[in-house]
Amino acid sequence: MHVPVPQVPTTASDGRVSYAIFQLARAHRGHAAAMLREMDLHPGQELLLMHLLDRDGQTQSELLDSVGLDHSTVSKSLRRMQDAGLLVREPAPHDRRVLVVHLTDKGRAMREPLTAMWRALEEISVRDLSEQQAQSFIQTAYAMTEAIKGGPR
Amino acid sequence: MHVPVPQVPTTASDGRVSYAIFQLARAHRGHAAAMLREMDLHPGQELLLMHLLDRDGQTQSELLDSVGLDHSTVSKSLRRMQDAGLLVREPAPHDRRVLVVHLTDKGRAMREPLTAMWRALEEISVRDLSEQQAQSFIQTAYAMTEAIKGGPR
DNA sequence: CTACGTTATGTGTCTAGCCACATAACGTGG
DNA sequence: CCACGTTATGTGGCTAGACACATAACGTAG
Repeated sequence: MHVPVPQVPTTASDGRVSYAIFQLARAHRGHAAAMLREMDLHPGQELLLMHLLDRDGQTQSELLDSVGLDHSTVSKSLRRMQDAGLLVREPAPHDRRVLVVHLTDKGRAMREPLTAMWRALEEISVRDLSEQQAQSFIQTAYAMTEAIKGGPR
Repeated sequence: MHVPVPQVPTTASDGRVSYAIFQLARAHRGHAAAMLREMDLHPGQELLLMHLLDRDGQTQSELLDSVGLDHSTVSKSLRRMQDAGLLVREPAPHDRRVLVVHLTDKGRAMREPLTAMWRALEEISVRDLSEQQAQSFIQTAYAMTEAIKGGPR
C-alpha cells in the first residue's frame, strides 16, 4: 500500500516522527472539532464532560488533575459549560474554597453522542490499518507520550 | 518493554487509537510550546517561519495553502510576527490585492534554532523506540492523516 | 465597457489555553 | 491564637485558531 508522505519543511527534516505527529494531530483535532460542533460543544469541553461522566461530583482541582490543563482554563471552561446548562458548580460543605461540579440532565445526555463521536473518529482513523498496525501504533504513541512527559531516563 | 496505558475515559473506550493520538498530541505540543517559548515564538508561528525559510517571498495565499490554516489566522499571526520584526509584508507590484511576505534578518536567524528544536523534539520522542518502530509509526501516522482528511474510500 | 463572480485580505467575535497576579479559606508551627 | 505557607479558585491579558462578515481589486461573460 502506497502512503504519500507530504513534503516536510527542510527545517523539520531532522524531525520526521515529530512532524508526522504534528500533521496527524492537526487533521485529527480538526475532524473532532467538526463533530463536536454538531453537538454544540467546543473542543476541550468534551474532555471535562467525559471525566465527569466517569465520576460525577468531582471538585475543580480533581478535574484539573484528570485533564491536565491549567486551572484557569478549567475554571473558565466550566463557567461557560454551566452557562450552557451542561453542569452546575456548588460550594462544598466542609471546605468553603472548593467547588463541586455536577452534571445536569443535559450534561448526562451527552454520553451517547460522545461515545458515538469517538467511535466515528476511530473508524475513520483506523480505516486503512490492520488490527496489528493499530495495536502497534497505540503502544508506540504511549511510549512517546511517556518519554515526552519526562519518563525514566 | 512495559508501556503504561493510562486509564481511558469509558466514553472513549471505543476510540483507543484516537485517544492515544489525543494524548500524544497534547504532550508533544506542550513540549514544543515550551521550547518555542525560549526562542520568543508562539506555537503556530514556527510553521509559517519554516515555510518562509523554504521559500521566501510567498504571498499570504500561498502560505495559507502551505500551512492549512484559516486565512484570518494567518493574517493576524503575520501581523504580530511583523510587529516582532521577524518579517515584512509588501504589496505586490502587479496585483494590488496581494501582500508578499519577506523574512527579515531576524526571521532568517531562526533557521538554526528551529532546526535544533525539531531535532530535540525528535530525540525525546523516539528515545525509547527502535528505528523500525519509528518508521512504522510514520507510515501509520500519515496513512491516518490521509484517511481523516478524506482520502480515497 | 459594464455587471458579476472570484480572489486576497482584513476585522470582529468567540473559545481554548497559557502565564501572572490576586484572593479567600484552610492548616500548622511557634 | 496568630502569623505564614498552602490550596482552591478567580481574573486579566495574551496568542492561536475558527467562522462570519466586509471590502477592494482582479477577470470575464455579455
